[in-house]
Amino acid sequence: MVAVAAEIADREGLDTLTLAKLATRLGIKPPSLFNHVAGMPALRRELRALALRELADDLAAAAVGKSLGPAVRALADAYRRFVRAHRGIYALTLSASGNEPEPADAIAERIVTICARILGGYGLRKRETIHAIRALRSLVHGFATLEAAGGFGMPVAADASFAWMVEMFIGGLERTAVNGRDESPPAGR
Amino acid sequence: MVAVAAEIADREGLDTLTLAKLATRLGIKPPSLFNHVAGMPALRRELRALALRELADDLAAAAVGKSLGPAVRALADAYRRFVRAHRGIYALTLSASGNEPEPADAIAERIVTICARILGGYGLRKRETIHAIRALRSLVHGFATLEAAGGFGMPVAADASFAWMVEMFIGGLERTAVNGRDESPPAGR
DNA sequence: CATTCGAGACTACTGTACTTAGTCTTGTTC
DNA sequence: GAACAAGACTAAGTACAGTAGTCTCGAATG
Repeated sequence: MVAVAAEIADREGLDTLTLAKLATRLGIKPPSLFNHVAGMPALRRELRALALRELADDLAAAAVGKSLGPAVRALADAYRRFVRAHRGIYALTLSASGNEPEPADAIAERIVTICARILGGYGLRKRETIHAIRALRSLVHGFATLEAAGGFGMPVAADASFAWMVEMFIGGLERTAVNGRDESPPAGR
Repeated sequence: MVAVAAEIADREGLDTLTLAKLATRLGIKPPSLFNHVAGMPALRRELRALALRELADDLAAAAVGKSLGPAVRALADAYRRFVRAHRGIYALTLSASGNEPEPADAIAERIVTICARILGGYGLRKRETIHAIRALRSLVHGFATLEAAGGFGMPVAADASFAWMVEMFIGGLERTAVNGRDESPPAGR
C-alpha cells in the first residue's frame, strides 16, 4: 500500500497524492486507510523511509567493486537515475527530519557512509572528506532537481553537462589529493 | 499584498501559506482576496515572479564590477544568502514553468545571462560555457537546498564546506580554460 | 460444530481550505 | 447631489483530512 502511494507520487506528483486518491486506487473508501496508516504525515514518513532505502540500495549496488573515479561516476549516475525515476518520493528524502529522531534517519546515515567510503579512497583529511561529501551531494542533487524541474532550457544535452560536471569534480578531487596537504582547495581564496 | 504572502511563506513555510491566513494577516475575509488576485495558482505565479526578480537583482548587485574568481565567489555567496533568507519563495522559482510561457520566464532568463556573463570571462567554448553554467547552478542550488533542509548533520561548519566547494569549481574552471581546448573536462573519462 | 475475537471494511460526521455568486458600503468624480 | 467603481462583505458549495462508532467475515478455539 505504501508502494501504491509511491507510484502515485512518482507518476502524478507528490502534491497530488491525496488519501482519497490512494483509497480509490486501492478500491477502498478513505476512512479505511486509517486501519493501515495513521494519517497523511505518517504516510509521508513511511514513503520517506521507503525512498531512502531504495536510494541507498541503488547507490550501494552501483558502487560495488569500484573505487575512485569510476566509483564516483557510478554513484553520480545512479543518484541522477533515481531522481528521474522517482521524482515524487525523492522530494520526501529531504524533508526536514524535524525534531523527533526518525527511524528513517538511520538510512540517511547509510547513504553518507557510502559516499564517505568512496571518497575515502582519495586519502583526504577528515575535514576535507566531509567537504567533498557535501560537495558531491550538492552537485548531484542540484543537477538532478534542476533537471527534474525543467530548469535547463538550453538545447544542449543534459547528459553531456552532467558528465562534464562530474569529471570536473573528480579532477578537483585528484588535485586536492596530491598537492592539497593544506586546508584550502585548488585555488586559494 | 504579494509581499505579505512572501513574508508568510519565508517565515512559516510555503506549504503553510493559505489564503485564509493571508486574509487574516491583512485584516480581511478570505473571499475579499479574490478582488486582488485570481486565486492560489495566480498568487503563486506572482510570488514566483517576485522571487526571481529579487534573486536576479541580488546576483547582479553582487557581481557588479568583478570578474573571474571573485565574481563567481560573490555570485555563489549571494545565491546562498538568498535561499537562506527566502526559503519559502525560493522553492517557487523552480516550479516547472508548465506549458504556458509565463512572464516570469523572462526574469529567469536574466539570471542565466548573468551567469553567462561571469563565466564568459574564462574564454570557454560555447558548449562548455553552458556546461559550466549548469554546473555552477547545480552546485550552489544543491548546497543551499540541502542546507535549508537540514541535510548536513556533521558538526563541520557549512560555511567552510561551501567555500571549499566553490574554490574547487573555480579551480576546475581555470584548468579547463588553460589546457582544455578539447571537449572533455579535467580528467578524461 | 458453535462461539468468540479481531482485522479491516463501512457510514456518518466535523473542521478546514478554496472558490464562486451576488450584495452592500464607501469614496471619488462629474 | 447623483452615478460609478473599488473593494469589502455574506452565503453557499466543493474537496480533502481525520474521528467515532458499527458491521462483517474468516480463523482460531472450546
